[in-house]
Amino acid sequence: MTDTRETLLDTAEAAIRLRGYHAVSFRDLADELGIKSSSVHYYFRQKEDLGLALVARYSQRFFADVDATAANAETAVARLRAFAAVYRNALVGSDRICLCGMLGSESSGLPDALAAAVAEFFQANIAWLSDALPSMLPAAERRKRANHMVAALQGAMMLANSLGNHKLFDQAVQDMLAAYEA
Amino acid sequence: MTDTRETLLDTAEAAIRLRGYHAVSFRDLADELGIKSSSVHYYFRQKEDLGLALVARYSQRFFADVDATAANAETAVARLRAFAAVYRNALVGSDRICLCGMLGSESSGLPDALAAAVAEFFQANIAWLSDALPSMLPAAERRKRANHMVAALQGAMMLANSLGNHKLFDQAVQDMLAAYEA
DNA sequence: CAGTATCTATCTATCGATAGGTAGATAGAT
DNA sequence: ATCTATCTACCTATCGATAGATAGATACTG
Repeated sequence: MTDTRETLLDTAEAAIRLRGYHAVSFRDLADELGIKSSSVHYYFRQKEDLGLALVARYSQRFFADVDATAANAETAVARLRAFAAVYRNALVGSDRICLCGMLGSESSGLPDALAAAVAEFFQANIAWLSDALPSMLPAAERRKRANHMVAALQGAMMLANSLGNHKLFDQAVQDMLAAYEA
Repeated sequence: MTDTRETLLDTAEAAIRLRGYHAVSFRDLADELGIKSSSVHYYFRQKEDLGLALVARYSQRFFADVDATAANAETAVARLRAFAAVYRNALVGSDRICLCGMLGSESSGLPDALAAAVAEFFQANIAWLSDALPSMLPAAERRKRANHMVAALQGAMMLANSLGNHKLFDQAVQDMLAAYEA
């Protein structure tokens, strides 16, 4: 027997990454699971709670995935490639943009706590990349480049998705990393 | 007496760029103008019509602005700087991301025609930049770089907005153009 | 073991608010 | 008289959310 709560999170994540937070209702999710919307409220009292749980799980999985993928990476460029690969899987594996990319755009229309959780995800992205960049670079420079990488990845995801062209994302990543290649 | 239709477009654009398409209702707009929601329907039969008018006006203004700003630009880098400046004004002047950046994220949740109009805006962005890039570069290379620039600008907008840090956008633009500086 | 209390997961039924949308009246301008 | 712009009034559908019932599992108690 599958865990209803987890299935609910799966369904909500897929729906929100596709259509956005405000375009997904408790009834949508309930219908897809064959339960009633009140049962969704049993697991998540408010929509905000669902959103927070979603971002928490997404972030946790994301960094677990990143760390696993980058585990054997010994060079800076290998670490960056690993990071980008996780982004790529999110896009290509589901034909959807990043959960936090979607919520980040809608940021100002979300409950404060949810917008803050999304911002934290981005900050953690930036921190990870700052750490992964060649250590000979000054910290400020690494941070700046990390900012740009997150921006480039998120933007490329959105654009590739809107234009229905995943290759655009791959090329953007390739060029982004070209500067670090041996 | 101000044109109600235009004021309606202004209000809708501001609201959608802030909170997203599905988080903005005809009543929101009507209330802000001090009219009834049925009067909004007088100008735009369906919400989709409002969205389409919004993207059309946004796109028109955007390229008029870009062309005006780039009119005296003689070098490639000056043209690129002009293009980026128009993006910057959109962000900094209103504390909001690009209309099409928002709608592009929500793309799959929008009426098909609206999603298509947004994609067209991006294609036009890419075409403009392809043209503006140094003519010595092969067309395919120019196109690829144009893709990345649009992605980088959109991503930087979203990230800067989510993190409440406009400087992030400015630095991203500066670095993006560094490769072309004299 | 029997009985009872509690917990889990769902349901039915409903709430007030709001969504997008429509019909038809009306007042003022051309 | 017609056109323009607005209104009142309403509709159906859906929103997020709540209350209370219920059936079944689990755990405690004597």
